[in-house]
Amino acid sequence: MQMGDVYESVMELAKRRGFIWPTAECYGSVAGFIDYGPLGAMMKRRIENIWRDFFVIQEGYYEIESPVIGPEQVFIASGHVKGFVDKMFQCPHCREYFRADHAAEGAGIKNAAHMERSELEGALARTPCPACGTILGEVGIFDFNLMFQTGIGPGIQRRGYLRPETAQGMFTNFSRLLRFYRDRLPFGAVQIGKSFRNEISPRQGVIRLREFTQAEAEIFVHPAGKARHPYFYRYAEYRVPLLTIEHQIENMEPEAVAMDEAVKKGLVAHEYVAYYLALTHEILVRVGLSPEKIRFRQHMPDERAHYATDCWDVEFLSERFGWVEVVGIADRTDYDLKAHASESGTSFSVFLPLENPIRVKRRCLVPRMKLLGPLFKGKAKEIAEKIERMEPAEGEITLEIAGERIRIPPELYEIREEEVEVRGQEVIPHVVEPSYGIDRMLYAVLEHSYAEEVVEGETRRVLRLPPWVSPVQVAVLPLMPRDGLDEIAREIHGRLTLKKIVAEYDENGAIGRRYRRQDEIGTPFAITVDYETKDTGTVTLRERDSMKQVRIPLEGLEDLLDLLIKGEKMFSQLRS
RNA sequence: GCAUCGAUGGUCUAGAGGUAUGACGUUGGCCUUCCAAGCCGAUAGCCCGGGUUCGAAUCCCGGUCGAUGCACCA
Repeated sequence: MQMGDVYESVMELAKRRGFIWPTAECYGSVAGFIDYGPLGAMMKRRIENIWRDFFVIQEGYYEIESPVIGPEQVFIASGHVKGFVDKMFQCPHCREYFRADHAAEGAGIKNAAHMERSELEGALARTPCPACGTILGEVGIFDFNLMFQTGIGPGIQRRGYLRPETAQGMFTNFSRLLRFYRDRLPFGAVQIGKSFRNEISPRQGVIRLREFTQAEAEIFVHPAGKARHPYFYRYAEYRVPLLTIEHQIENMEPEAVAMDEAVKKGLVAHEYVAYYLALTHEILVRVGLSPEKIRFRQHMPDERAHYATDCWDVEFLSERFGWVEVVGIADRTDYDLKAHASESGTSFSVFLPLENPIRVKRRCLVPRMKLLGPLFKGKAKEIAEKIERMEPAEGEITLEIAGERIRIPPELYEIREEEVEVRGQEVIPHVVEPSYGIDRMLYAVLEHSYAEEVVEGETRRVLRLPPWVSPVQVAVLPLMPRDGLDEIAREIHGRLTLKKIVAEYDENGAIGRRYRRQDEIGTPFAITVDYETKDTGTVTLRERDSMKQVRIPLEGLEDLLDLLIKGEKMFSQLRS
């Protein structure tokens, strides 16, 4: 097989057999959008559910669901309104579009990235166009924001954006989630849903979409507790191929490292990040990526997003696109919670009680209300509150209330020594975020599981999907569509359906042709009803990958298939 | 968004200023006792819009989508 053509073959198969196809084809499609067909939607749901098995069931991080449209403030706080833009301009001569800061720096203008718009416009006016070489002259710089903007409600509309990541939903719900988890750290919440980025020029088919599905987990941890993950032992010896910053500088191959070693050697920032590296590896292999085509690449310092400290891209190797990011694992620190705290004016911290409350002596100022009251009337209360919050000091105090300077002579307050009990501390948690691109994952699974092989002179195309990922789980085929074989097959099909097994009945065409149809969509097993079935009450069970068959009794067929589909029993263990 | 190239049934493809070839697929029937067999029949197509022309799927222009290069991808 010519490997360069794998993308074409996979996409052709995906379109023809109902996995993925371009959106609104009857109107000519739109770049950056795809539709999932019947098998694709089914497969995508299976992948999402496997992800849930890990994050919701194993980790115990409940799933939430928040709107895809968010009010402007959310994205002002997150930094996306300001930070998710590129300053761009169009050359008036050749009509090419450029990023303003890149063009300016290319022309030798220093510090262009931090210039104001007008300053940058002035600088660009004297430089030649990077494409056509003409001196640019007057160019209008405009902000291109990668977020889709919309209005909420009629009339004077409130501005809204389609979310560029699902993460903000977990952050804005922080205090409700905190209460849900009964005020304890660590806890986490996850979300699977659509996100939107108005890419300037999406290429690469399913790899860069304008609307895509993310599965994100936000795990809130005590800043001092990141070094120890409570269940780290699960993955301590789990080996993951790491491509560290050093590997990249030295141009080395990734290296399989056990997680405890990675933390000990300081390759990975702490146990929390390491834990999710390993967990991610397990998920990716489980959904059907080839282990030898996965690597974990650490972000170079200049590559990190505005919020992250240690950050890893999990990449898969595509025959067409090279190494492609499927998952990002970042320590976002307290960036997001602090940002929302300051934008919203509400608390985004956790009160953590001390096991043994401590008593501390402290001096504080106590306003003498008897004197303050008559003197300041309506302002007295506000003044008193300010005084209480001040560092104790001797002498006259100067305050500012509503722009007015007010002097408070010492006789209006007293300095008191008191012993208070400190019951705990307010902590803003740090956030560890594993973020998965579901669409890319699905494509990676398709590409890695696609195979062509020659069987008796004919090319057999087969998707070697794990049985728990295949959209159709079993094919039920009568050897001949008559002599009662079809009736038995239909009855078996019905029995499987009752067990919630996705089964397809097919009687059309030669048996070999029907096997091939199922191979192409990755159906892992086929039940064939033949003439022996009537005599012995047995059917044949064919495995997709080996094309081997065994005879098995009709009795208990559903349970056996259920085990095979879950991977709890292997086909190779079966005997006729 | 720029440049170059491309777009013909579901898929692959031939051809071409007078509406189209073949194969595969799908499907109805016959046949067929386990891996795309055979026979007969059916099926559906020139990316969209405008122009030139008696007539455009074909020529021209614009758009859309795709490939490649540039640019973009916190």
